[in-house]
Amino acid sequence: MVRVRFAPSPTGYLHIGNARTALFNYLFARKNNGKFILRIEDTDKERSKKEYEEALIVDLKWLGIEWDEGPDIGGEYGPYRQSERIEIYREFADKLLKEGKAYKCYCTKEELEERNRKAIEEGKSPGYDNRCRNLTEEDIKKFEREGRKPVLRLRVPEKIIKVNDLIRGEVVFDSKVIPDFVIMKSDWTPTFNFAVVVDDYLMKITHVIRGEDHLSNTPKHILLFEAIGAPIPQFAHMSMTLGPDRTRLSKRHGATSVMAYREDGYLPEAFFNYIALLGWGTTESREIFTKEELIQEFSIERCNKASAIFDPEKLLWMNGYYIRKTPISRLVELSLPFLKKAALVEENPDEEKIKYLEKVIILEQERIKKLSEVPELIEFFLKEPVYEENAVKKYLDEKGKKILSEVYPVIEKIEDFSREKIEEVIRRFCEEKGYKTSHVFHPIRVAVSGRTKGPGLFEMMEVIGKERVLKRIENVIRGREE
RNA sequence: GGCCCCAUCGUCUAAUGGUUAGGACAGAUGGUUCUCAGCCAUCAGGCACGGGUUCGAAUCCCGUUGGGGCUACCA
Repeated sequence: MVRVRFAPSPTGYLHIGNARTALFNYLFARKNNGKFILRIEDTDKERSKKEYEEALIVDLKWLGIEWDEGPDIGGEYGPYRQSERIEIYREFADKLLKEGKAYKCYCTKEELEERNRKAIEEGKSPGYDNRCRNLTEEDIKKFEREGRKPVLRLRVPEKIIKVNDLIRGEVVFDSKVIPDFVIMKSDWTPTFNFAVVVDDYLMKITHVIRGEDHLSNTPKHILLFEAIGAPIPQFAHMSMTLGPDRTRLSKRHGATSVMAYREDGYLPEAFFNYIALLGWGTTESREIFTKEELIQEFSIERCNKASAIFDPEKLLWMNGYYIRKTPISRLVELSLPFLKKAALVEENPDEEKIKYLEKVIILEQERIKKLSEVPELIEFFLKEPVYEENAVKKYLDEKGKKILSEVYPVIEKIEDFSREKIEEVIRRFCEEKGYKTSHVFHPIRVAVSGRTKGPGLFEMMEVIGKERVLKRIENVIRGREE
C-alpha cells in the first residue's frame, strides 16, 4: 500500500512551490491507489500559527486536493500535528540516548557561533566539532550545575550513504561531511529532521516526495531511520520552483500564495493544471488535463530534474482558456463574489438577476482572463456607462453625434429588439444613407457602453434593452456623457 | 569555503545514439470581423562551452562555466 504525505509547516500561506509538492504527492497517491496524508509540522513554536494551518487547509481544498488522513479528519496514525506528538519524539529520543546512539551536548548557542566564526576566519569549514561526544561524568555534572540545558545530538557513524532517488537516481554522500546534528532542542522538543523521520516511520510512509531542497537532508534522515530501526522509504526529490530571476520563488516575485491567486479570480482547475506542468510533462507535451486525466497520466519518473520557473503569463492564458470552457451558469456563480465586492450586485440576487447576469457575462466570456476582471468588463450593463475620454474624443465628435441623431429614430422604431433585427435595421440605415458601417457602429458602441472595446454591438444592445439604449444615445446627443 | 543537484527557443516542455530538434505560453505578421477578445494561418526564436566515446551525439563520459540547494537548538 502506497502511503505519501504532504507536510507543510504553518508559518505562512500555502505558496506555489508547496502547492506543487502537495499536488504531486496527491497525484502519485491516487495513481497508485494509495493514501495521501496531511501532516502539520508545527514544531517551531515561534513561527507556527493556527491561522496559517486553517488557511493551508482552505487553499488545499480549494485546489481540489483531498487527503485521507489529517489533523481535521483524523486517521489511524494520528495525531497529525507534530505539536501533539512531542511525547512520542521524547520516547524515541530517550531510547537513542540509552542506546548511546545519541548524546547530550552542552555547548551554548553563543559558543557554537563563536567557534564557527573563528573557523571561517581561519579558512576552515564551519560546523559542530562533535566535542561533547565523550563527556565524562564530571563534565556533565559541571555543566548541569551551571544550569546548562543540553540538546540531543545523533552520534553520526562513519559510512557512505546512498540515496536511491526515484527522480535523480543514486546520490552518494559521505557521512564525514555531516557533523553530529541536533535532534532534540534544549527545550526537549524535536528538530525538523528528527520529527520527520519518527513520523514517517510511525505513519508508515512508503514514498517521501518533496522538494529538492531536502535532498541534502536525506542522508541525515537515512541515518535516523537506521538509528531507530525503521525501514527506509523511497525518496523522490522534485525540482524546485523558481522566480523569473532564477532564485527561489518568494514574495519579491509578487503574488506567490495560492490564496492570492484564488482572490484574483483564478479557477482551481486552471491552477491545478498549470502547476502540474511545472517540472513534469508527457511525451506529447500536452497542456490541458482534467484532474482525472492527470491522475491517469502521472508518473514520478517523468518528473524533470531541472528546476522550473513559474510563469504567471502562461497561468493567465490557461485560466482564460478554462474560463472560456466554463458553462455560463457556473461562470456566473464564480463571478458573484467579485461582483458583490464591487457593489454591482446585491448580497442575495434573485433569479431574474442571475438570468440577466448570464446573458451579460456570456457576451464577455471570451474576453475574461480572470474573474476579478468581470466587474470592470460588465459594469456598463449594470449601471450607467462611464465614458472613456479617448473613446469620446474619437467617436463622439460632431460627426458622430450627427449620425447618432439620425439613427436614433431608426432604433426607436424597432419593435422586435433582437440582435438580428437590430443589425438588419442599422445596416439598412447605413446603406440608405451611404455611410460606412464602421462610422455608424463605433459611435453607437461608445454611446451605449462608454468604450471602444467590448462584445458585438447588436447583442450588446439587445441585452441592455431598447429603453436604456435610446436613453444613453439621447444623453450623448445632448452632450451629457461627461 | 565544503558537500549535493541541475543545464534543449525568453518561459514550460518533447526527443531516451540516426528528426529539417516537435508542441504550448509570450512575441511578430496576415486572415475572419462593427471594436476588442477569440479563432485560423504563417514567421521568428533553442541543444551553455570545451574535450572525448562512436560510422554517427541534444542524447553516453570527463572538464569548464553558469544556476540552485544544504551546511541552524527553521522547516
